[in-house]
Amino acid sequence: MRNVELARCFRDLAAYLEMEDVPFKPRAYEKAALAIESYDRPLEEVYRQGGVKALRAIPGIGASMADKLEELIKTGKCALREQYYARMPVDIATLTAIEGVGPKAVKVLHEKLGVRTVEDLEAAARAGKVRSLPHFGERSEEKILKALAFVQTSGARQPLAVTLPLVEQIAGALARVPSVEQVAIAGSVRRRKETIGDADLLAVARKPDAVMRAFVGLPPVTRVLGQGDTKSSVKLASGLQVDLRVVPAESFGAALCYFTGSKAHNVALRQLAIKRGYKLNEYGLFRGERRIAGRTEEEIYARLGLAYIPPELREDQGEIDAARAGTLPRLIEADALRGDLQTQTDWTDGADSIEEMARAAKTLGLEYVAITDHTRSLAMTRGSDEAKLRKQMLEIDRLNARLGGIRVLKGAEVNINKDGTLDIDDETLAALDVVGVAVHSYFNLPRAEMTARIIRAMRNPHADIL
DNA sequence: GCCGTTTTCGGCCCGACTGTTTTCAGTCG
Ligand SMILES: Nc1nc2c(ncn2[C@H]2C[C@H](O)[C@@H](COP(=O)(O)OP(=O)(O)OP(=O)(O)O)O2)c(=O)[nH]1
Ligand SMILES: [Mg+2]
Ligand SMILES: [Mg+2]
Repeated sequence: MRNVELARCFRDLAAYLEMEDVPFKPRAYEKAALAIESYDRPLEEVYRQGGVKALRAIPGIGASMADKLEELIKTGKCALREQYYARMPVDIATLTAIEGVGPKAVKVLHEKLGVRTVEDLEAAARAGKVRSLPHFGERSEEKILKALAFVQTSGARQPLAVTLPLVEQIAGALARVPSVEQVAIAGSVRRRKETIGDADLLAVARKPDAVMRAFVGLPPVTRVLGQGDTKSSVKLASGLQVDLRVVPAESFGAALCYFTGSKAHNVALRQLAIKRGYKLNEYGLFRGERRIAGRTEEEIYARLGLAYIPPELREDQGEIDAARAGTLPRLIEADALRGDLQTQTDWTDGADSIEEMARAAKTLGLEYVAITDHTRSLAMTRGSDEAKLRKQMLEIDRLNARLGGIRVLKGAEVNINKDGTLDIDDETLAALDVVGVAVHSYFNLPRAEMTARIIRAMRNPHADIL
């Protein structure tokens, strides 16, 4: 059973327990579900190698849950979940995935109307049967119907690269709204997660209500999920949900910390604050009534006795202990990049000259840049042959003599022929500083032939990079 | 149900928005 399926079972249990108003256990199962989902190894494998004991070692998993995981892995079933399902046979995961529908709503819908699936719910709402239920009304029935229409368009997480440009555009539009002093991207986008559920934006503004009006009126907004003075949520035409919080400047750091998350990181930070006699929320770090930090994230972490934790690490995976002990890892930042070993110029299919590329690399703060134009069998790029490469090497020598602060390396992106030989002779390759080799043709060779081809290319003593 | 450099028992993050509610529960961030 895959981790997502194990997590799903625990989520179901959390929802069932929530229905019954069981205290604390729902949180425990939800926390465990999250831990399982984001665990970097299949739990089946963990169990195979270390048994129940190894499962128990995962934070958030104790004796009871480890036993349930063992049961799930061995039998594919969980007796407790089956028991709950027998009592209330509902598609709890899909139903609670509907915006605004939680365990308590599912309970009423099932008990009073026999709703088991999303289709049942849609039929009941259309028939106007939902409005007369206890704790429901005309408006909530309407809300459910609207949310149902969006079940298809939302849901799936999107790659960061897809979401980031959209988010930056919205953030830019917000920054131009009058009275807005500051806009920040928060949430999983700021933590640079690989996939993004929704976008979270933070703003500092003197007139929050005007900002909220502008926000919900932005062109790409197709639906307003909620709108208040400090928090609003919308959906864009693309299906992306965007949440906006507006806070005063003295709370900016605390709010950025809160809204950046992750949730697990927030809970752990807040627990630490309690232990130190403080209270932490999105408005600041408080001792009694007095705010002792809040304007910047740095002062929040400092007053909690922690080193500043970069957003990318805020997942409650040990970073708080490391920050306390001063043993946080140094992240690889953009400025750690020393050089670029693959570039093309106007000698082949690139747009700029060698000198322009060198100057651009220098501006980027690089120490070196390799010029690696394509080689002859890529005819459409006017790929280099030996003579052209020799000529280019001379030009690079002259350029290096002239330019300071950047070293231009002589290179090539050499074609791997069908048989694994290279399309530039060894003598010329030997004169280059860096040789990349790449397949640009015959992409569909049988696996064995392709492998032999690549290995032969790599065996060329001048090949540095595949 | 989980957890622990102050605890193996007694705590468990904190607040915004909505709708139905007569004072707050449910859902969500
Ligand atoms: N303290 C606290 N903060 C929360 C809670 N839920 C969410 N947050 C904070 C931390 C989250 O990173 C932030 C944004 O919430 P989201 O639901 O958008 O989560 P996030 O962006 O981390 O992931 P996503 O990619 O949207 O699924 O709000 C909570 O229950 N308690
Ligand atoms: Mg988000
Ligand atoms: Mg969000």
